[in-house]
Amino acid sequence: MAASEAEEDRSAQRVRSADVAREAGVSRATVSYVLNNTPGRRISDATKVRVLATAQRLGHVPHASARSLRLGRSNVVLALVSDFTFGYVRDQTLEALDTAMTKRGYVFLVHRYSETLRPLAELWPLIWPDVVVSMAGTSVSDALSRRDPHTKLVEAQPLLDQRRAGEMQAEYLFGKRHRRLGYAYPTNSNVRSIADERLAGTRTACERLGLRPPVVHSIDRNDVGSVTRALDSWKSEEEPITAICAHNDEIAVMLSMALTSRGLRVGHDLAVIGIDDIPISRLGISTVAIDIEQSTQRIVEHVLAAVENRPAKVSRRPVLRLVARASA
Amino acid sequence: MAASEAEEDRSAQRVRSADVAREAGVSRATVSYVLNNTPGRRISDATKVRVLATAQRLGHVPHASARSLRLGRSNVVLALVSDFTFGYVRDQTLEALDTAMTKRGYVFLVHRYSETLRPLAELWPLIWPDVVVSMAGTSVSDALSRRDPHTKLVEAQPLLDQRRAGEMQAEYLFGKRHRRLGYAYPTNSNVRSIADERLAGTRTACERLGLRPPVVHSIDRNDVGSVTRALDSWKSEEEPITAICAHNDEIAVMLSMALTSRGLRVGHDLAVIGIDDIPISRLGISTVAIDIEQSTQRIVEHVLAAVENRPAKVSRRPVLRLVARASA
DNA sequence: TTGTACGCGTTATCAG
DNA sequence: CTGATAACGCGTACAA
Repeated sequence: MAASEAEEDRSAQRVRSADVAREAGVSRATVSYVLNNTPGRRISDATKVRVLATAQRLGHVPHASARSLRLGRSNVVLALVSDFTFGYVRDQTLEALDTAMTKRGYVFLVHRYSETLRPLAELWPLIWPDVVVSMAGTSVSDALSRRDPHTKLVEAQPLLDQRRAGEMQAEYLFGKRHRRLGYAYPTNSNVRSIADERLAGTRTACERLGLRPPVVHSIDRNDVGSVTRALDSWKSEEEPITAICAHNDEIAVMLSMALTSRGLRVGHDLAVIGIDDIPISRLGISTVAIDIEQSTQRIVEHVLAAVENRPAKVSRRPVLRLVARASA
Repeated sequence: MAASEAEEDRSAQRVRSADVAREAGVSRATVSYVLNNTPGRRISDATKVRVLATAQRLGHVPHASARSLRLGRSNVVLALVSDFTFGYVRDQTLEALDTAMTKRGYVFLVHRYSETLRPLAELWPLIWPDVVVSMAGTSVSDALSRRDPHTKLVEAQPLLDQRRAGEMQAEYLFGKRHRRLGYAYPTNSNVRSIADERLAGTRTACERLGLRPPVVHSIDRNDVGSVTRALDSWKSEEEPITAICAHNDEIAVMLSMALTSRGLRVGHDLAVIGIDDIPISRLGISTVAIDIEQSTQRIVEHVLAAVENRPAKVSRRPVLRLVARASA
């Protein structure tokens, strides 16, 4: 009974490198050398093949914690987000990163980072990631860089010129003879820094074009009432507002739907332009498209560069492109 | 020089429990007992306070890998997703889970699981999670349960009656005098199992109500052409289709926007009903609302039960509710 | 309360 | 040149 139970336990147990070593008739050190292809170590092909085959057969997978304990790093790439509410663009980016890093043997993990919930100082020793990709937009860098010089940090946000996107919106509407603009700003605090950059861009462009600053109203993506109120406010301006720059396509779509439900037509009664070029916007929303291929590739390159301890190749091919549709 | 460098390295170094022990004038064992509040161990209050204060002062955070290596578990709750394209409901669920588990000292991590990219068998020893929450909808359970009896698995999907949601759509439209239904089915393979359940529900209801089966067309969320084509196909049916059950609100919104861009009116020229009650649908899309509070709470309870090794309290309060708006 | 063995993979040092 | 021995990383828990 006891024997059988022990037997069962053993079979359910993980396979250690010692098991492989015993089975292959070599030492644990040799197993390690073979499995890691340790540079500066020459192992005869015969042993190498035998060890690999044995490991394969037994289904040995090195215990990450043990490895991490010894090496001081974890083979983990940690993506920090401030929010699980990913937008289309972020989805694509995460997916591309995940695929790229997984292919190179890293484990890609996403963690919602909130300083109040769990400070970086605590999160750190729990993971010891090799690379951190911050998509939080907050200033993770300060807290991070002095914590562990070994860890690389990649800030995703600055890799895209958010300010320029905001400018392009205003410039386009100006070209369409709009002279008084509204701005739909998101309440979601997790995107504040991106939102502020985009708005700053629009403001800059307005100033340069001799327009008055845009009339800003906040849109809460979880409260359609905020859309209604914003539309009312814009309509009640003395000098008529004829076009809205939306923080992103999602908000632009909300505006469009709200207009429709009032019996108004977007692009006719009020012009709207978004940013991102999410799929649904192709149903008639003008937007500043972000070249997903490019922007994604740019981030992947930065992360790989961090991993490989080399400077990133900076590509400067344009990533933003204006797409005119029926809404403006 | 060398001394100063070493000094710096040491300050950047992590603080080990041994450091705390030395500083507090106790043994490492005692530090461990105090920090973990080990049951069955009585440590004098004086030492307890001293150790805690010292740990606090030095900023000691136990090394997770070492702990995990010793304990065989990792304090990690791993959420498996098949896709970073989270919908509103999943966002909320992840957020609630994250908050709940973090408060209890767990680290909540999200990982995109793809058997082809990295098989479970490999993923496993890399993390050794305490609990796995599968939101992938795939049959993770089989591969998982026999791998490590120690690990708990919670399948999120069965906790919601997807089939019933599909039924409710059809029943509602039937009540609105619609007798021939279309169905907008998502192409995204990552939601297939949910999609199939919802569709099955609609089919069941149609049969029970004496309706012909719904005319199914696929919608690719990344290809608006698929929406156009679906609308054309439904229109070209001999017996006219007057209402569409959409797999979810996102697709319902796409249908609505496509109708608008054709100069048609949703709810007038074609009825549409979705599922989820995402914020934007409140701008006029009828839907089967999912009670986020309830469904989220349900999953959290299951995960906590798994963690605490107790059966989950099953709440049977209804989670689905029909919301009638202008679109149907 | 303390000393110490243990979990498991890595690598410097040593032997053949 | 090939392979083995043993110490190490750090927190935990049993025996003393």
